[in-house]
Amino acid sequence: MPIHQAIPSRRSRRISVPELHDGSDEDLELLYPDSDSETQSTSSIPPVHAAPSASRTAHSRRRSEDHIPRPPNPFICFRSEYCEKNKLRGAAEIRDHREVSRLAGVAWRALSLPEKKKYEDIAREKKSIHAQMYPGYSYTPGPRPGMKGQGKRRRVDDDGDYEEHVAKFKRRRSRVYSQQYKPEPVSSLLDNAPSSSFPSSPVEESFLEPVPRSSAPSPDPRLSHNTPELAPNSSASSSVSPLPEPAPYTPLSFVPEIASDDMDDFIPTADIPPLDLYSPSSYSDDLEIKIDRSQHQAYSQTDPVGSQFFKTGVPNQTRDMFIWYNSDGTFAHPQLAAASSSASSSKQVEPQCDAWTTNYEEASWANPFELSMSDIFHMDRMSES
DNA sequence: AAGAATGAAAC
DNA sequence: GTTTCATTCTT
Repeated sequence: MPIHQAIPSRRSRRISVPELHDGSDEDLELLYPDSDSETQSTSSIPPVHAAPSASRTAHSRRRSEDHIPRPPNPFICFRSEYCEKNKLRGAAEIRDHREVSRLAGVAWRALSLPEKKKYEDIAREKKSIHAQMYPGYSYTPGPRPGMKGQGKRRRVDDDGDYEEHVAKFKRRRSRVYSQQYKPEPVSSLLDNAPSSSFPSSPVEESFLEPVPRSSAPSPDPRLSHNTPELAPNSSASSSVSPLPEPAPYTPLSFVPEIASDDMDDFIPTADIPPLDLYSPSSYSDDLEIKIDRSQHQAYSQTDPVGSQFFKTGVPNQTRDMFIWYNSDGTFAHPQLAAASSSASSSKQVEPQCDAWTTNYEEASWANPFELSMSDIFHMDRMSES
C-alpha cells in the first residue's frame, strides 16, 4: 500500500479537537481498516493528528497534517468493500476507479434495503467511533463558490468544461430522480443517455414510468436458515440456476398499471446487486431488463423495498429469477409466500421489519446475475428540471 | 490533480 | 437548494 505523503495544506482547516481520545488502535483500525497502525509506530503516536486517512488517502488533495477526514457515508463504506472484495477475488480487474465507482453505484442502487441498511449500520458505527476519537470535530467544508469572486469554483464556464458540468449535474439529478420516482419523458432520456457507462442501447422503448408502488417483495427470515453468499462470483455466472424451481409467476396484488402509450408493462420485483466488477463492455442489450430500484428514505413497514421493473416480453422464468427465495426454496416474497401457503389470500403480508435490522443476508436471493450480467441492461434515468 | 459514485453535513 | 468531502486508484 502506497503511502501518500501528507502535503502541506492549502488552507488550514479548523477542526476542533479538544481532546485526544485515549486512542486505541483498535478504533483506528475500525475506522480506517487499511491503515497500519503498527508500522506507524512505536506507540505513542498521538492519535490526535492521526487521521490515517488524511495522509494516506484522501483523494490526493492537499490536506493539512492534522486534517481529520469525515467519517465515511454508507455508500463509501460499500464502495470500499466492493473494491476489496473484487480485489480479493481477483475478478476482472478494473483499474480505472472511475469505472469502479460507476459500477459500485449500479450495485448500490440495486441493493436491497436490508443490504443497504447493513452499510448504514457500518457507517453509523464508524461515525460513532469517529466521534469518540474526535470529540469536538465538526465538518468544515471549504469555501463555497457563492461568495467571493468565485475563488475556488470549479471552472465550468470555459466552454470546454461546461458540458461536462451539465452532464454531471444531470447525473446527480438522476439519482435524486430515481429516489423520488418522478416520471420522465422518454425524449429526455434519449437526449441524456448516460453515455459511456452502459451500452447505448435501444432506449427508444424506454422504461420508466414508475409503477405505483405496491408492496414490494421482502425476505422473510423466519423461513430461511442459512446465509447464502451475497456476492455471486462472476465465474459461477455462466451456470444458470441452481435456484429453486420458480413457482408459476403470478403477480398477485402488484399487477402493474399499464400505461397505454409507449409504456410497457413493468412488473416490480426485487433483485440482488452485483457485488462484482463487471465490465460495461460486457453488457448487451438483447434482453431488456430494467433495473431500477427506488430508494426510500425510511424503512417503511409496509413498503420496505424498492421496485424493479421488467419489460414485457421478459420470460416469466427470467422474471422469477429476480424474486427472492429463502434458502429452503420457499418464497421470501411476502405476497407469493402468502399465496402459496394460503390459497385464499390476496391480501398482503406485512414483512417483519425488525428482523431486518439484524439479519441482512438471511434470505436467499435468487440471483439474477447468475444469468450473467450480460443479460441485464441498466439504464440510468436522466432528469432535467 | 481530476474524476466516478452516493450521502452527510455544512452553507 | 448547493457545495464539499468522505474512499479508491488510475489516467
